[in-house]
Amino acid sequence: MNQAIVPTSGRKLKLVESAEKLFAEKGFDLVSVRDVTQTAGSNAAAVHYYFGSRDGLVALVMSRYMTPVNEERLARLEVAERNWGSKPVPAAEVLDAYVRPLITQINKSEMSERLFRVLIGRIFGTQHHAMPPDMEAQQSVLIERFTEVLSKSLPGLTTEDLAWRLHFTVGAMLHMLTHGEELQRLAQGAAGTPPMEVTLARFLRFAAAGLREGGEVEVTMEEARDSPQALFDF
Amino acid sequence: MNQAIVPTSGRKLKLVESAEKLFAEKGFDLVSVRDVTQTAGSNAAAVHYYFGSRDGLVALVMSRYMTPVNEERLARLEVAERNWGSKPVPAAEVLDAYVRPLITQINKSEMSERLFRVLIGRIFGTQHHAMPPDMEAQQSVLIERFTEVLSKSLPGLTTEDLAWRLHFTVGAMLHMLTHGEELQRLAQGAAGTPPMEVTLARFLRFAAAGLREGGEVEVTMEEARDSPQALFDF
DNA sequence: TGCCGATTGAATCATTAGTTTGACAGCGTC
DNA sequence: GACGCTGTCAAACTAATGATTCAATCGGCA
Repeated sequence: MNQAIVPTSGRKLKLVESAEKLFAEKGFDLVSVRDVTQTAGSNAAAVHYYFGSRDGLVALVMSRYMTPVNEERLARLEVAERNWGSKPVPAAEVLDAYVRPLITQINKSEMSERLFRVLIGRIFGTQHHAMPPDMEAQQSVLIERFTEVLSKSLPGLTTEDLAWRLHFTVGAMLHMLTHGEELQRLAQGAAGTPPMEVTLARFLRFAAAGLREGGEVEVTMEEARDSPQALFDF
Repeated sequence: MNQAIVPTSGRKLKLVESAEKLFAEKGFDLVSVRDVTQTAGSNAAAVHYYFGSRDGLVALVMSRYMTPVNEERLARLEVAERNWGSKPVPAAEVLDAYVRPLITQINKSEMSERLFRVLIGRIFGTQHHAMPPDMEAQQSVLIERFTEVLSKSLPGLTTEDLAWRLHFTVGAMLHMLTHGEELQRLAQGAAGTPPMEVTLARFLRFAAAGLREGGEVEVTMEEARDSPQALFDF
C-alpha cells in the first residue's frame, strides 16, 4: 500500500526521497522545486513531468505518510472497541491507538527517526484547508471517530470541553513532533535526547491526565464577560 | 512602554496596524511588503523608510506584543513567589502567571480578540532562532524562570520530565491560540465560540492536570530500545 | 517668502519562484 | 530504417518579491 503510491523507478523515487528530506528540514513552504531537483541530481522539469506540479509532489509526500498512520490509528481504535465490548474504552487506550502508529510507521520507514518525526509533525500540522481534499476528508473522519469513542471514555465531559481538550492534546503532540529539536537546544541538555518511544510515552501520560482530570468549566459565556478573573480562581 | 515603540505619526502607525492585521490573518511568511503598503494605502518605499526592511517591520510587530506579555508574566511570577514565601508556588498559580497576561494585553489592545489571539500565537510560535536576538534572549529568560519556579512546585519531577511537560504545555497553548479557528470549523459547532477567557481557563486546567498527574517515565533509554512496547503499558 | 530636512511615490533592479517549451536520446515495434 | 513512446535536459517565460533610486512634495521655521 505504501509502495504502490511511489513506483520504485529510480528517478521518481529519488525525487520523492529528496523532497521528504528537505521538507522535513526546512518545512514545505521553504523548499523550492529547484532545491529538490538539485538535491536529487535532476532537472526542474522532472518534478512537473512526474508530479504535474510542485503541489502534486507535496500532496504525494503528505499522503505517503499520513495515510498509513491514519489507517493504523483507525484499525487500532476498532480493536480496542472490540476488546472492551459494551464498556467504554479507557481514555489512555484511545490515546494509545492515536499515538502508537507513529512508532510503527517510523520503524517501517528508512528515514532517520529525527527527520521522520519532524516530517510527520509538519504533515499533520498543515492547515486542513491547505491539504488535498481526500486528505482533509481523511482527517475529518479520524477526528469524528476518536471524538465519538473518547466521549464514551469520559462520560462526564460536555462535547465542548472534550473538543477543546482534544485540541490541546493535538497541539501538544504536533509541537513535540515538529519542535522537539528546539527544546533540546533551549533546555541546554535538561531535556536529554530520549528516543521517540520515551517521548511519546511521556506525551501519552501528560495528555491522558489532562483529558481525564482537566476539571469542568461551568461558567457561562455571559458570566465570563462580566468577570473574567473569576474563571481562574480554583 | 507600548506606545514608545511606535510613534503615533499617522503613516507609520497605519503601516504597523495593517501589518499586524495581515500577519495575523495569513502568517508572517505569507504577507509581502506590497500587501502591507497596499492595505495601508501607501507605497513600498515607506516600509523601508520607516523600518529599514521587511524584517524590521516584522521585528517591530513581534516585540510590540511579546515584550509586554513577557514582562507581565515575570512580574506576576514574582508576586506569586512573594506571596508564598518559602513555600513552593502551586503549579496552577504558576500557569496562571503564564496565561493571564494574554487576557490583560488583549484588553489593552484595539485589535479584535480573534486577530489578537492568532497574532500572539504566531509570534510566540516563531522558531527562536528566527526572531531578533533580543527577543530570543527574552524568551530564554522566561523559560529559565518558569522552569525554576515550577521545579519547586512539582518536586517529584526529574528536570527531564519537567522540560518535556512544559514543552507539551506550550504546544497546546500555541495550537489553541493560532488554530482555535480551525477547531471551530472542524468540530462543526461542537467547540462553540467561547470568549478567550473561557478557552484559556480550559487550557489552564488541562495543562495543570498534565503537569501534576502526568506520572513518571522511569524506563531508561536502553530498556526502551529493547522493548518499546512496554512503555505504553500502564 | 524661501529654505531645508522629512516624507512620499512612481519607476526600476535584481533575484527567485513555478511552470512551459522544444530539442534530443534511448528503445522497442512495425 | 522510420515511427512513436518515454525520459531528460537546458533554456526561456511569467509573475512575484524585497530593495533602491530619484524627483516631487510637504511642513515648519528663519
